[in-house]
Amino acid sequence: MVQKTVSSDRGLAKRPVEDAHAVPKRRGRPRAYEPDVALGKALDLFRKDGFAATSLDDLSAATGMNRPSLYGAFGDKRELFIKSYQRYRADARAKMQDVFKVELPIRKRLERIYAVALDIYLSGEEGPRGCFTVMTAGSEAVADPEICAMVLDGLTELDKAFAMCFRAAQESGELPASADPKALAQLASATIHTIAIRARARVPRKELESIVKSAVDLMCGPR
Amino acid sequence: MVQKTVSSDRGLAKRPVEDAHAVPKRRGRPRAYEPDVALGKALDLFRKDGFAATSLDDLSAATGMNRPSLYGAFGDKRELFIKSYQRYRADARAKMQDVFKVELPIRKRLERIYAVALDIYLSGEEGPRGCFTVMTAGSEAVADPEICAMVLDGLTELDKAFAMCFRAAQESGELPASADPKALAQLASATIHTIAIRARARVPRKELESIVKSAVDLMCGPR
DNA sequence: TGATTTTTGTACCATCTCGTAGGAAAATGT
DNA sequence: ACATTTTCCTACGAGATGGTACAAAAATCA
Repeated sequence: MVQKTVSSDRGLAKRPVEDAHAVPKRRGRPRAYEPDVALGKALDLFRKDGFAATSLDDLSAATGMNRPSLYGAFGDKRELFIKSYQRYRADARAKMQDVFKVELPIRKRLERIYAVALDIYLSGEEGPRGCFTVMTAGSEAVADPEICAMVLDGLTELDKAFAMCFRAAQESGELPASADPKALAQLASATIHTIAIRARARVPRKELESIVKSAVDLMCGPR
Repeated sequence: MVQKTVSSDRGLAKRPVEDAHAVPKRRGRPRAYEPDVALGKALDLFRKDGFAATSLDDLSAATGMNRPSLYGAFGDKRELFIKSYQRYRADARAKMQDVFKVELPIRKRLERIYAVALDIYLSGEEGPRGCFTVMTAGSEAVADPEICAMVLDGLTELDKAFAMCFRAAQESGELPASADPKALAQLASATIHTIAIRARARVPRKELESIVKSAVDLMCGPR
């Protein structure tokens, strides 16, 4: 008996809220992996090859977890995919939210947003990974209603975020009252989509940046 | 002996150019399928599920050809995929070229182009099939250089076609001399890409048409 | 110490996957 | 009629795939 014997309040059925960081002190054999980093590795694989072309063996090798552990932790392949996608969305949101929050002139704001997006889409050791939402729309979305709904949600979340930016710019007088924030937002999203796709086709960053520049000019006026 | 006995010039090694329609009069057992329709069926499948999720059994069932025949006619799965993609491009070009050719006011022209595109993307009995170029960019493109090159070619072909339209409109005075045809073309392509993706996520046609309308307004002036 | 709980890891299963071998079938040529 | 050519089609094989059973391992609890 090495560690403390404190009886503790380990209710198991109703922990306060999820003890946050305070080491949970689980009962059985400790996990040999960190679920978060494992999920990250799985996400990397799915982004690189897509759902169908990624095998459980690949996932097992990448995460360092053997098949049954993978199963126990995340459920079957489809569930793991869904969790990976949710993780992707959470990550992207985290990287974007300060940019969307900070008050900046609309032009600067868009430029920063696209810069972050390009970082996300061009990352990847074995080729640019693109936008997971766009990729998933292309493959699993039509056949799987649940995944389809998630993808749709991802698309509209982006639309709304952009619309907010343009509305703010309009209210502050940066954009004319005649501007249509929703239409501009859809165009801003379209620009996101086109650079995501082109990134996968290995169009160099310079060119993508030039596309972004033209688009921003058209949306905010050529200034 | 029913048909003609004409010795003929069936050189086999150097037929004039490919006798065109004149029944070739092959030597062995006749084919039980028409390569063109079989390729069309294969394309349908690939568009629906993507390369990795489409098995040779699926392809065999859809085309009515058994595996070895499929092989003999089109090569292995990857070659069949590539031929399917080329066929897709040829089909799309055929549907588009009259629209791109006919002289029309830029606005009408764009509207027609997008209408055709929507027809292509929304077709499919088991869900909208989207744009094959976009889907392939998302999945196979990064890993396979040859496929990547084809996809890139598909993207730039569209860019160029749009650029031609805008240049023509500029020369005819429909667009101001200050307009940037290349930038507008990239935006027009972006709009194609965004509706292709959204179509896969089952966004209804009405909504896609509204996106197109806003985009056209922004490109040609709100008129 | 021994019971309990949880995770690990090997080994396995049934199925599917791509691809091919090899003979039967159906046409033409002589 | 018989050889030749081309295609069809059954059957198979080697390997991959998703998923699971089960015993050993490693922790806590009493």
